[in-house]
Amino acid sequence: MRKKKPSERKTNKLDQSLIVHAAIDIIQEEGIDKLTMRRLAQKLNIKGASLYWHVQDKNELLSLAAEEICQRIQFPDERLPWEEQLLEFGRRCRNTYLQIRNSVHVLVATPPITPYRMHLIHKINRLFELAGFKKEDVFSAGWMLNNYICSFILDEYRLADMESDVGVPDLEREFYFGIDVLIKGFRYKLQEGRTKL
Amino acid sequence: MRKKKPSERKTNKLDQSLIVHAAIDIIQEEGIDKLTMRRLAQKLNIKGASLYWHVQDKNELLSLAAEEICQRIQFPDERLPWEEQLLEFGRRCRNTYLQIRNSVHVLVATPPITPYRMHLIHKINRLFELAGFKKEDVFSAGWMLNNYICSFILDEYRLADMESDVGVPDLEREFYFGIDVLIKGFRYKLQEGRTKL
DNA sequence: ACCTGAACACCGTTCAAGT
DNA sequence: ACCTGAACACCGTTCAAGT
Repeated sequence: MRKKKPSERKTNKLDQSLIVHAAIDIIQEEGIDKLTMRRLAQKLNIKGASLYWHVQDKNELLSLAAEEICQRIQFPDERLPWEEQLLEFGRRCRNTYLQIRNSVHVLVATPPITPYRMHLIHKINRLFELAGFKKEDVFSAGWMLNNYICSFILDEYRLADMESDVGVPDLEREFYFGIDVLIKGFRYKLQEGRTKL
Repeated sequence: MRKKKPSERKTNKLDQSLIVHAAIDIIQEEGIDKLTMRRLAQKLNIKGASLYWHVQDKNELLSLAAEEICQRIQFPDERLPWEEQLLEFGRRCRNTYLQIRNSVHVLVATPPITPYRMHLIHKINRLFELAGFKKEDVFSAGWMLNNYICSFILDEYRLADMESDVGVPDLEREFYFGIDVLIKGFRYKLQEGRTKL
């Protein structure tokens, strides 16, 4: 995307937002493999090559989509105890990731360097800092949490497809089991750090 | 792959193993994106189309590679306490995943339905059963462990690339921090289950 | 039994040319 | 300012044809 003069920016923003939403729709309904520049253009009644006026390349498109998806995740009330914030954050992530089917595929395919995604990371880090984690562990803990949530939901997409097998577990229960394992593990680490002092 | 008479099997097995090893070499040295049927054929001094005599399609090739990779992971001594088995298992996974660079990309791209991979899953499940986990939690715990290890190593590949930033953390330490969080979280769940009885 | 050339139906991306 | 047709350099895969 070339830079725009302020006067152009509004319509352009609308165009980009339109494109991004169309892309998310395709991902949601047909899966990420089906999101091709030509298919997306078709949905917008233009030709594939035209997209490159609005967007630098497919990577930028995916990054915009990822940012859009994350913006639906509100960070919980920071006055709650950190355990409850974590639980609530997990719940909210899962909600939007399930609401926008296959959205996690977009997140793992793009680097978390867009504004709102970085904001969420910052909030999580602050949560662990305030909880009392050592500097080095703050990063690890946030990383673990994000990886747990994303990889769980990715598997949840797959398992939800094949409901044929009776052996499909209660995925909601499984999810919170894992969140709780993390919380209890983190709490242990916190106490371990304290008793050392 | 069509079925082979026993007399043919030996040479064929060798061919397939040759192909799979060449594929792993490409993944290791050039990344999984560079593994194309044509590039692989080139490395074997044949043409792309020829590969389809030895292998059904690219998916089968990746599954064979995944199985090959997993066979390098030995399950630890089962007489150790379950915490130590888990720690050792994590260490061994990380070793082979780092030794064969980008191997985790192969694992996450293929379903874990080949013999040795299922064997490893079975071993992990048995570990959690013997440790005293409830039936439903055995599955969740093994799942968490695998997802943690894989997503960590995937990020480790990326971070190890950009050593430019001084901010790259001590990845070995980070890894065992996470394993320990899981172990301590699991232990809590175990006690929780016991006190309820 | 094993390999090949040529083709098919796709990709992402570029770019001169249109309006 | 925005869109297009045509092309480029790729994919995975198939298949008749060679040896």
